[in-house]
Amino acid sequence: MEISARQVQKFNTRKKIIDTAYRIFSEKGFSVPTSVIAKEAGVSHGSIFVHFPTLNNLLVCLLSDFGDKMGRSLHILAKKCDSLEDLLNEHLNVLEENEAFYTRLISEKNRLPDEAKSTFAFIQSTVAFHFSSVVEREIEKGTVKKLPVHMLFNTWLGLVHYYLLNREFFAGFNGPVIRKYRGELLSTYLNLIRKS
Amino acid sequence: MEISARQVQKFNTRKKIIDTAYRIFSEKGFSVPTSVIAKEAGVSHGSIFVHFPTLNNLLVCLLSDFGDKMGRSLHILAKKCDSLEDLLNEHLNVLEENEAFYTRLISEKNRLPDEAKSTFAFIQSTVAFHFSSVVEREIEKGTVKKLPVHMLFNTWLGLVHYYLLNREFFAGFNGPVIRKYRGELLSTYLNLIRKS
Amino acid sequence: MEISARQVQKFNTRKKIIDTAYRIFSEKGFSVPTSVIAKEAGVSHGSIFVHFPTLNNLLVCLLSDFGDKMGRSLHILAKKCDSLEDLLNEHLNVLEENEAFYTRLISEKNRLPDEAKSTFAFIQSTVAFHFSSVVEREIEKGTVKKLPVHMLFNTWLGLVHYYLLNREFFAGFNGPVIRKYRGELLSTYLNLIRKS
Amino acid sequence: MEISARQVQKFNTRKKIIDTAYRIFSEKGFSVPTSVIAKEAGVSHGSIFVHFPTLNNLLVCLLSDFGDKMGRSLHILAKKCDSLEDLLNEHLNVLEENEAFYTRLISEKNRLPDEAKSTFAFIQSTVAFHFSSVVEREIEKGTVKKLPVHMLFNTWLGLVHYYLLNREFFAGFNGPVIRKYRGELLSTYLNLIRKS
DNA sequence: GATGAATGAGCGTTCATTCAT
DNA sequence: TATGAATGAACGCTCATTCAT
Repeated sequence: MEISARQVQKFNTRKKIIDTAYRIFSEKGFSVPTSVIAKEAGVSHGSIFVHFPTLNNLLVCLLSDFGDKMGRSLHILAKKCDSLEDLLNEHLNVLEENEAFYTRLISEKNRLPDEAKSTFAFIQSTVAFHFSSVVEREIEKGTVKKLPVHMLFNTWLGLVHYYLLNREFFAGFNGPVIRKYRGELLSTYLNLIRKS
Repeated sequence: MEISARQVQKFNTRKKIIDTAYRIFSEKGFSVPTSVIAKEAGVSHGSIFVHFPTLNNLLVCLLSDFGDKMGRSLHILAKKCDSLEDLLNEHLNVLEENEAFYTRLISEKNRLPDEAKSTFAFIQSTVAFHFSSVVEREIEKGTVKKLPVHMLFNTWLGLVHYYLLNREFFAGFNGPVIRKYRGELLSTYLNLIRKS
Repeated sequence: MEISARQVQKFNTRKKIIDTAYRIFSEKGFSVPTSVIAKEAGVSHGSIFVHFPTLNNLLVCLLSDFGDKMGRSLHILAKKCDSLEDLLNEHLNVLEENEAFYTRLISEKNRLPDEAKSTFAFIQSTVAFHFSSVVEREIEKGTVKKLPVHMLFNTWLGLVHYYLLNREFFAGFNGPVIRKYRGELLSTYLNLIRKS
Repeated sequence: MEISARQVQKFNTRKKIIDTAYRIFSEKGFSVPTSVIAKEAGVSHGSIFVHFPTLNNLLVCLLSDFGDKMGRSLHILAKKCDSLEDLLNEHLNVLEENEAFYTRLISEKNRLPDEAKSTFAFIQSTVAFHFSSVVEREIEKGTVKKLPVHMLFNTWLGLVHYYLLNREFFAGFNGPVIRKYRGELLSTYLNLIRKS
């Protein structure tokens, strides 16, 4: 069908834009001009606005896609995790795979459209959900200190985000942070929350 | 003296610009146009560039001032602190007093001139210095878990920054985060690092 | 083809800008603001920067075009010239056709980007080349005084430029200088360089 | 008298401004900001506008002073000149002493206020006057070709100006042109105008 | 649907000029 | 008279967005 062919083309163009934007934003942050995205994607500048009425809309879609992707990764990986250590390790795996973009997201969140925050919230709540169920079990078992679960979660996320946001302190300008500090992050955190 | 009167006037204008920039940047972030700063400060647009040759220079001066102010506060308050709890409380006091601007700083740090990063580093190293000396003592006394001091510090700062950077989750768009969560932050952190 | 239509339109806009810039710069010199060029050309201010990334680039393109045009004219006309008188006459023809812009070029050369100077040098060397070959022949024939060829050339160019640069002494503010003084310039110069 | 003291001060300030402007404009051309002139002169920016209501007025006064100075030099030197060669040599002496500023004047004349042109005209007419009386004598004596005197003059001035205006071709960016090419200029010109 | 030239509001910065001291 | 901080119009340039093709 002709219609289908068109739709395929449309889908491809849209995908090229999203993928390129993801890559460029990961590398240079969210203030890269749309014209640069278009050029890198190999599509016309106008095409961006055919698919996304405004730049904000592109961002929202991009973030939504990213949230879905992260969500899927987190759900899949979560199944395999029995212990908290496994879960945190898997969480770091997912972050490591998406480190550049995720770091931009938490770094420039305030400059992004409000809808971006729901993406962020969605990702965190997904993590939080799995985190909670595992941690609560461990608290019951007595292996983890009896503290409010959300505080344990915030501490973990705060620690990890601190490393991501200050990569230049830890890993040079563009180096991978998670890979380098995974062990230190995990052991410190586990040590802290465990009864000793 | 005439000279003095002029100097006072000049100083006042400079102060108006710095104070206004501090306020506006606190409220809206560092990408507010210079023309808005000027209008809010009640001076002409050109006046800004009489006092600060470039926007970058204004930012650097502003951040340097801010760093000095924070540094002074931290030094003064640190003297009074014997216990870690006191120290963290005082740290939160200083952050609370400067919450809006400090939050912008840690949030938009990567978009600021490189000199800004040294301001940030200076503030953190000041805190870290006092933190270390107190924590090491507590570790020796056996009241705090024996973990690398820098990791204990990063955990604390990560936790606090997490709350500041995600204020909208915790305290509505512009609400004060530190005041509201001071107790929870402190008790959680102290609980974690103490042997139980 | 669609592509062709677009390219024609683009070319036309570029041409409008170049032509208008050529005219305005001829009339008022090279420090006319880009906004004036745009308004006179009937395009938006931003359009100028779609076609020329910087003002300097516009100038360089304009001068390069002008140099090409002058170069072509000079080459074509030079072929027809056997005698020095013919050659100088043709040189004046070319200058007369481009008098206003050429005068601005020699007048404001030092304020233009360095690339502009190469345009100027290119034009002069083209003239010098033809001049030399003809003059050397005449020197051999004994009809022209035996003086260094480059000095004969500099004298000619100096004389012509003097009239162009001081048009207000000779021809009112915007009058054509070459047309009015062609005979006088030629006869004086030829008289000087010929043995008598 | 107090009034006298004030007048002396006033005169001194004015002189400092004129002298500095002369020096700076010689070095960098006429588009140097007034604030730079003031700083270099060691006076306040406002002082310039106490003595010269507008920048244009400063330029006019400066050029007028320069014209007077050149005029005096030319008159004094002219007295000593019997032969044309002497006269041209003295003309070059005067130009050499004022080469930098004179070159700026003939180079940027069109960007200067209209009154500047009268300065230029005055200087040239002074030279022309002495030139004419000497040349006419030589024509009568039969040592110089019988051509319109003003054309002989324009040829001379054209040649000299050509060298001054294209110094980068002849003498590197800031080198003295007259000193280097005096002999060549003189011998070429004299050779041309003399019967052979 | 895709194109990319055109748009124009807005940016940081400059600088001759003013004026209270 | 001298000062120099303050002014604001103007500049070159950017970039999200529009629209004729």
